[in-house]
Amino acid sequence: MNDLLYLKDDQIKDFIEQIFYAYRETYSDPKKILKKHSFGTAHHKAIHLIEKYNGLTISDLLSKLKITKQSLNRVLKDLIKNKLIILKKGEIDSRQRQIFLNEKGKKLFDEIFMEQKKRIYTALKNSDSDSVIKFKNILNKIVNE
Amino acid sequence: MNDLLYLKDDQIKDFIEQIFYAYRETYSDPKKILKKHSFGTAHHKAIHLIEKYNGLTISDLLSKLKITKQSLNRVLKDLIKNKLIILKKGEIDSRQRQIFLNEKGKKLFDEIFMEQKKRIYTALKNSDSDSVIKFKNILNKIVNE
DNA sequence: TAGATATGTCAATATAACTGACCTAAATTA
DNA sequence: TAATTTAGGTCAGTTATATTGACATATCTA
Repeated sequence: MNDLLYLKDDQIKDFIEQIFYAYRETYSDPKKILKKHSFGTAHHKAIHLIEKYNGLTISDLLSKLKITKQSLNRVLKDLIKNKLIILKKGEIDSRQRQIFLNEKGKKLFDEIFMEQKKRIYTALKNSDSDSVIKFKNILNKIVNE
Repeated sequence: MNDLLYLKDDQIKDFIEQIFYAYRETYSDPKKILKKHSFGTAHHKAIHLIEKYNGLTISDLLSKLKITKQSLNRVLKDLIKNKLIILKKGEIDSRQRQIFLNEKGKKLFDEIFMEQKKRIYTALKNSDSDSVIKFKNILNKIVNE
């Protein structure tokens, strides 16, 4: 199993630990901004994905977040109530709802992202593009099994 | 801000999304095993760190987990009740408690880790050592601001 | 000895998830 | 067209993990 000398259990343990810290810190940075609007990380993740995948459906969002529709519903209700997002009937399939950030939502996203991107930007800006590509590739491999 | 062509906002958004997925998937893999013992991810993280930093103190663990002592206490009580860990008075400072996995704890750790390491191992085994080093470096930079 | 530190504990609350049940509207299929 | 499936919404109760605040004890340090 450990024929790859650079892949010992201790190093894998370290990656597991560091992935936890990286996630936690990345999503902690904008918590003050979120709190100011009475939102939490669940709202943040929804806003992030709605911005990134403009017009995605409820089921798209569910499969990205991997939470139940009841959980997502609470979050989306809050965002609708605060006029950050709107739901439109699906153009092809009108059972579906497509989700969009409105202007207020885009502003909040920008505010959150400005804060959150600092950590990633700082970590990457002094790295060569080859490192960034390799980082991205391994991260993708971890996500996709 | 975007003078580095390979560091556009869209790519940073992607990293933010992928770090979330990487964390979630990495810590989801052993959930069945944990559930079998009526534990959750909070217990898992504690076991992981206690194994990795054998003999660490309560305050060491608190600063790694960044939770309150009341939260940690619930977790440690469960682990003690199930005879997975023992606390010993600190050798130098007897106000401190040093935490150790006992044999049962080590067995559970192994079971969890066996499951959790698969994803990381599979992702890294086909990468050259240079990629792994670069991945590690950027991950560390993200964690350490 | 006085104060600071490390840990433990009680109680109440918040956040974000879960399960299970049931509903409507719209699309698909027999 | 009628039956079934799919997409989404909602009610209710529960669980996991965290929080704040208060207070207690033992031990170390000045």
